[in-house]
Amino acid sequence: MSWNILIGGYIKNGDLESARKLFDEMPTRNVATWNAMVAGLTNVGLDEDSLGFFLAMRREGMHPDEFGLGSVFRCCAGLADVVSGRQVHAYVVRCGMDTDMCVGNSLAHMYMRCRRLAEGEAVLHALPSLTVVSFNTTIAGRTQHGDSEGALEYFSMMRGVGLAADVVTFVSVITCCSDLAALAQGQQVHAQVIKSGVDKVVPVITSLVHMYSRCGCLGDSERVYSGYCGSDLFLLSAMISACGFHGQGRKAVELFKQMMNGGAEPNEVTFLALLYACSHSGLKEEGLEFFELMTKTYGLQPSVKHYTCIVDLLGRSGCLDEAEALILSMPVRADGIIWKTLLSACKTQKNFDMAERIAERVIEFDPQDSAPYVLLSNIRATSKRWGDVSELRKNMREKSVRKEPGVSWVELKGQVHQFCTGDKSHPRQGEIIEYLEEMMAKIRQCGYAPDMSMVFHDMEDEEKEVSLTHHSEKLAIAFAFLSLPEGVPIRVMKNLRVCDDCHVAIKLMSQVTGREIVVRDVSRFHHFRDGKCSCRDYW
DNA sequence: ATAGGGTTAG
Repeated sequence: MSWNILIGGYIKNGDLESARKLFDEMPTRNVATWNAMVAGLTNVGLDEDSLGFFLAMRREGMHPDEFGLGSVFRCCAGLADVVSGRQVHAYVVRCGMDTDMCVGNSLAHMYMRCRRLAEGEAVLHALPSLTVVSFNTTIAGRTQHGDSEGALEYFSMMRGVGLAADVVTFVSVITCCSDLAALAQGQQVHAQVIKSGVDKVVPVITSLVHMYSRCGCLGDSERVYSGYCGSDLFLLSAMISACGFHGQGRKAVELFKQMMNGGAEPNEVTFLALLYACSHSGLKEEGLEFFELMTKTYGLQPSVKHYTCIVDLLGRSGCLDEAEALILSMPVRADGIIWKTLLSACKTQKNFDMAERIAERVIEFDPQDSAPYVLLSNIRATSKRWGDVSELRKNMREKSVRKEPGVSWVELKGQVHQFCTGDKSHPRQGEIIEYLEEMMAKIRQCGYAPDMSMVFHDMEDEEKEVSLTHHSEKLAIAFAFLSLPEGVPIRVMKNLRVCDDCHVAIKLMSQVTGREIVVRDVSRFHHFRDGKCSCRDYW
């Protein structure tokens, strides 16, 4: 019997060979022996081997019990292998173990990981009772499928039935708040975390660092981070990523160096966060050095995501040919995103010929993506090639490619106010437009000229100007100015990238009002203050 | 011996 424990110990220490050897040499293997192998392998992430052992166990006529079943569902979840998962589910039902809490919860988790949310929830509802774990499974499952609002509903349901949140609940709920950039909610949960006495738990701190960063409060991320004295790779990567997200590349580099001096081993994620921070802060040389460090010194294999960071870094620094050569020569397969990154760089660098060429590649990867069309339209409009602009639009119409609508939102007293471009539905619409028109007049005196190339649809210049004024981010900012007390920074979120014209306008708005304006883009934060932006026009 | 959670390009 102690052999089973020995097997578990070997696997835990990464000594798979000894574990296997022992397993093969044992005179008798009972269910617990098999369980130890299956559980041990999935615990160290070797899900395929784990599943293999489970299947071999069945072939030998062993009847897996609830312990082994829990593990095998975890490994199907890891592999996102719903086919095997369903087969084991059928077995579980046959032997009546589907009402076991642990089996049921891991089964539900497996379905959710395989994107079968409804099936997972059905399993949970069939259980004899709902526990914290069941709620946590649903909350995390919903967040991972982009339904953080639904996840938060489950969180309040959970409190409604009198169940107390535990560490896992907190981490999941804080992650929901990051997704929704719901600062007020996040702060409330942080307060509950402190009250429950789990504010020193590392995953909790990690999720808080991430949440504050995504909500635009880098200072709070740093405060939470500095409350922890040890060294943890997840936490450090989260903090580096937070710095990068806010254009604080130097800080990110400092953190990374401290970490290396402390002897910690960075992994792929750490490097991704670091490279991202470098590219978004214009730290070209550093970024390239870190890329080399990653591959040469640490022997890590860069993924297409790492290459995308480097392409971004080179592109933003004006080395477009080098960036293209890298995509063509890298050992991993290029995707549409990496070409799109190069395309954006062509636009920023005003290399219009190259942009036309690269756009074709992007369209090949995803013909329904409107981004390359919109970008080309802006570029052609900049050179006043109106005929080419309308041809492009015709092309889009024929392929029924639709431009994703811009949406911006502001949180006010815990309520979210949302604005679409050209939106006229807000109750304070009249005031908002009036405010914007006055503001536009003021910033014109500081040199603002509307950038008509940012208008996507064909219309008269005067109309174009109005249409620019009604961009969702401008509407949201105007509403915030009208609603927030003097001196409070304005925080706006947007689903797409901030438009070029809005970026110029917001800089000047921060100058003439003396107000700090923070805009969260689809990829980063822009802190506008005194006519400047933290992205240094480098986004 | 068994269940749920943290960082990740555009």
